Amino acid sequence: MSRPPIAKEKIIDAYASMLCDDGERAATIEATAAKAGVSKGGLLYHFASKEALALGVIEALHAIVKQDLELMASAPEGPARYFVRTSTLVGSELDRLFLAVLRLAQTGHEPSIEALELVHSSWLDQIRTEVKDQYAAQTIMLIGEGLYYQSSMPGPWSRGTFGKDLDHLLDQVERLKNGS
Amino acid sequence: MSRPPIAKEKIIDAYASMLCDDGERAATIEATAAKAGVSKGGLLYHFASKEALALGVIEALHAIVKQDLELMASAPEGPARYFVRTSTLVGSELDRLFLAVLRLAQTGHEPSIEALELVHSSWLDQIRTEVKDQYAAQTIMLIGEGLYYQSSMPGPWSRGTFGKDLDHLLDQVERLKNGS
DNA sequence: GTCTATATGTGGATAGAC
DNA sequence: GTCTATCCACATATAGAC
Repeated sequence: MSRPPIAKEKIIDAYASMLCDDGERAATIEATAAKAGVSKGGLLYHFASKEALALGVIEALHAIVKQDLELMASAPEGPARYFVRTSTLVGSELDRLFLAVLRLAQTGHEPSIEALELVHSSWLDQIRTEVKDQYAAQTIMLIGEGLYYQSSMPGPWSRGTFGKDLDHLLDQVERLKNGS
Repeated sequence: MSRPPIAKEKIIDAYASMLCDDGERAATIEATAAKAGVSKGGLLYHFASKEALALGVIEALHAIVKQDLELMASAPEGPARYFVRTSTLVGSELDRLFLAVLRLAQTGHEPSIEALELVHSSWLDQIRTEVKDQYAAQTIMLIGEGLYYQSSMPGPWSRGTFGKDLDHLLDQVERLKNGS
């Protein structure tokens, strides 16, 4: 577990990337295998079916979210600012895995839906340790999720819109935190 | 144009619904035809290809957004509140068409990406007529888009999370509008 | 562990009857 | 305008060689 085969990781990564960039339909076993540099049969040795592949991505998401929650809890700037700031970090491994599972969830894939609900709750719980007003906390979550929505889009207004405006956005968050 | 064939509307509606609920892969011509109550050949008479079907959904989105912008401009509560409030109206025709085009955009479909950029700009422009601080305006857009993100998810925390908390959310928006 | 070959199903699109 | 029948391409998954 601590040293998983390299091939498995490369396959997960390729599948997640294709889900994000091209959608669920384009993320076929064949295309994933090609991107990971293995054959179809080679992929199916590690993941016996497409469903197994999806579950592999979910597992990888949970692992990295667990790390992120620890960083979030101990962030000097506080969980809320940490959450919003890191929501703009498109292209990170967490970002890619999250969006990949989101794509699966959007097809009605139950395990993915449950995974995202769990992740959402975990983040909200962390924010509420800092932001006592539950409505302010929910609004901050919405801002972060709005950023994810934008990062899930190709095109100019998704990647980097908030690059240099991030400070201003964080000011808005500060106002929500401190306000009544 | 003012009286389009009933079949065409039913087909557009069926395709949009399937895109939202089941994703782009499940929204096949065959499944769309079945849901619309016509045969595959019957559908292909009205829309010669899947691409034509996608363009039909985009056209329908632009038509309904145009209506919405007029309502938004003349809303007594102001564009910002109107935008956030109506972002929670999952299941409306605008909502379904918007999410349908979003699904297409997420596959890299260029016409859909361009359509969403146009819609996004239109809404932001409206909000900025009321909210002069551009960062507050952007933050309000993020909240609305966070709501869309949530509404794009199946499961309990998407549909109706903000049903009775909407007033509190609108209070947060009010603070963003007036503050700074 | 990784490959090729193949069986089976399904999607997109055309042709042509009604 | 709507249908059925059909062709072709491709996706999933299995079998079995190396």
